[in-house]
Amino acid sequence: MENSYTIENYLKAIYKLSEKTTDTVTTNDIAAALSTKASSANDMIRKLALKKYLKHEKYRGVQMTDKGNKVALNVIRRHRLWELFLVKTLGFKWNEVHVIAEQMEHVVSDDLINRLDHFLGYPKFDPHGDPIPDANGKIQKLPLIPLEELKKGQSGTVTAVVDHSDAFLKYLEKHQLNIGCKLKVIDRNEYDNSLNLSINKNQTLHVSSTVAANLLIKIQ
Amino acid sequence: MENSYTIENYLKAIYKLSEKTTDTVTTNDIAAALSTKASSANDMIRKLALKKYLKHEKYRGVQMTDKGNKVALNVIRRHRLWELFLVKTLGFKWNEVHVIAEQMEHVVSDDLINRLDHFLGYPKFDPHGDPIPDANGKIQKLPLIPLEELKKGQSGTVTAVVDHSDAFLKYLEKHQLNIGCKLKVIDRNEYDNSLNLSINKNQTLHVSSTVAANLLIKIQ
DNA sequence: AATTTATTTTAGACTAATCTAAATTTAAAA
DNA sequence: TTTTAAATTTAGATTAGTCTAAAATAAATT
Repeated sequence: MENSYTIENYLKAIYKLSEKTTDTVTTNDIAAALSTKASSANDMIRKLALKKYLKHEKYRGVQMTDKGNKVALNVIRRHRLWELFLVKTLGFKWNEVHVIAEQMEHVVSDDLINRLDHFLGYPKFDPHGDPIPDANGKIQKLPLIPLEELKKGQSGTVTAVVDHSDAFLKYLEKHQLNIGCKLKVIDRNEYDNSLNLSINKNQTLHVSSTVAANLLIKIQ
Repeated sequence: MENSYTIENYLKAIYKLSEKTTDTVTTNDIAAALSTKASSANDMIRKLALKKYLKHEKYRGVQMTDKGNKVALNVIRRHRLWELFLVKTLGFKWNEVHVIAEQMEHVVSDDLINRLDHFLGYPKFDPHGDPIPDANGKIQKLPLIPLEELKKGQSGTVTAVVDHSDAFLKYLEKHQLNIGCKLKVIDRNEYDNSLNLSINKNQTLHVSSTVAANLLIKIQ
């Protein structure tokens, strides 16, 4: 019933790759996601398929099974709860927590995680705005739109980020662009796809298309 | 600079065995402490000696070096801080936390542990009364005496336990014998070495020599 | 002091996860 | 449609940690 640290990492990564595509996930994608070689990924794919976490058709890629999704969602639940704990309780900045949570997500105890969940007030989202699966593996998927797709005049709330890197998160801090901010697109520059925004109705900001692609917005 | 999970466990175990004896720690003791075979322990001893965590004289046992102690104390620090967190913050009973803390102690981040330490108020002792090493590896060693060695009429404070087992900790809860209790030895039964105690001056309790051997007392 | 017993060490094998290099299969281009 | 390129799989080796069984050493007993 126990999975190795490595198996948990593979299933989490494959789950996330599956989220991004409708068709099967490839060996190369998996290898890239885990910074390993295709042959290593292939070995693990065979093992995971044997354990019924994946369906694997040779040369055709893989698909998660329900059993696999369950494990992956549990790892993601642990990761995101710990991330929130690190930010909310220990005062880390949201760009500092990923590496630590990567380790903590492998501490196995349902009792622990459910108590942590309770302690944090049964949160629905982590500090990056990503949804936290509940104890049954249910995950709340909001219909979020990248800021770059908003039309002139449209407004919404910053709800999550795509890029979790230090650099991006520092940029957001610097410009006071936090999760929860209300935005409105004042103008679109069609030449470079940059945007003029109003933030919380009291300031304006000009952002590049790169930034706009990495902010996910909830439309009211 | 990073040690494997296994190396950390060996160093922690060997440190604890060293605490209990003045002479060298034997291969068999180490194997027993880690529920493994002497040959496995021997392999690891060679590796740890190579890394200068231990001094090893063939057939003569091992001794921790300063370098080894430093690693061990850091693991112990992490373990005990997490144990306290689990009890104080998440509401676990002190007999439920060991297995979880065994996993959490291997999460490596000085920043994390120092923030946790701060969050918990720089505690000096874990829920079992064991001292928590500070960030520099300094550990406060109180002169504690097993209850069984107290003479008739002597009194003191329950400060720590030797046995960390569920069974013992449940016994203590049942009889309201907590860390911090004031005790006085009313009488000693020389036949079976059991003791009659007064607890907090408001109740009495008869305890066996087994119980008395597992309670550590600070004398005023 | 010689022999038995217990402990420690070595030798050789196994598993999980990884790698390189070669072979196979699929997809793309000519 | 044949050839080339890319992706995937297999084969064989490596490393960390573990094991069993046998050999070497130390300690205990006669």
